[in-house]
Amino acid sequence: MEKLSTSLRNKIVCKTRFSIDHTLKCGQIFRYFIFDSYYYVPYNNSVIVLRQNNNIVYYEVFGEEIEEKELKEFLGINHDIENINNYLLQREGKLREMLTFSEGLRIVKTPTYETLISFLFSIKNSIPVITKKLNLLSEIAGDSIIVNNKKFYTFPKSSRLRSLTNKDYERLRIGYREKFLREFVGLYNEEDVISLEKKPYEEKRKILLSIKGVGEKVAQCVLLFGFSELSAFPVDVWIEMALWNYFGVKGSIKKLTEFGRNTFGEYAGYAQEYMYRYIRIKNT
DNA sequence: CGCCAGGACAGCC
DNA sequence: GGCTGTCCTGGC
Repeated sequence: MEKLSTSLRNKIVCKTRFSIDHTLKCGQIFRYFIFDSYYYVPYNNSVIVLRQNNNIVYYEVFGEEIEEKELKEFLGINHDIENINNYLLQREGKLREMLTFSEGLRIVKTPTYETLISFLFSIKNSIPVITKKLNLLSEIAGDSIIVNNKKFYTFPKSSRLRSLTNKDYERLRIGYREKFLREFVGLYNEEDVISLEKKPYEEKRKILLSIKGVGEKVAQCVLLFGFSELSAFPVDVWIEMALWNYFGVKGSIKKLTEFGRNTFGEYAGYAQEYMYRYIRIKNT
């Protein structure tokens, strides 16, 4: 068992600070599993097994193959983090402590469709509940992949979600979020998303906000994690608290979102995640 | 038992 | 535009 890290077939040598743990545990990703310091992460039609030793990330992909370039994008390893951090510190020195606290955290890039549904589930729910519901949904409608005698499920494709039965929905028990899911699944069209990718931030935001169940916060999450719009700045209750505690700012979610984007600029999303992880851990 | 959680929305002004 | 009550479920 101890030898598995070296038996994981591939490795990435990170040139700058990277932390799988910080990256996965800061609320961007809900579905990951940890056994004996190995991280098992369902991603599209695969399960990625990861283990980190200092700046080396060992990994192996089960199921559909994933190119290293895509894996790096998924985990944010491709981001020029030193440049991003310098940019943020120059804009706002108060970030230094939070930034140091979460060194190695990266913003992930997750499939848009899955990201949107995940954050529909997040509406007024705690992370353990979101995770549980998303895992159940995957068990109901995803494909299984077995790794080391453990069974994992991929996130369901849109066609499978469209054919969910009433009984499936009863099992899910997601309350008023059900109508959001049903409507989104019915309207979803992959080509629309692909054409959206190229459009500017504000256009994407407007379209996301037109989806039922997507308000400012969820839209910012999809922009940040799904579309890699690193200037997006999701404001939840924690960020609201952080902005008040550390910056003395109060206001509506919309105003706070604007404040964050104006204050932290092009990489506001990173400032948000640093703040988020910091205040959550300091307050629990 | 009561309360509220990593929000959105309609209805109101 | 901002403010308020309501919405399902799970967990404490």
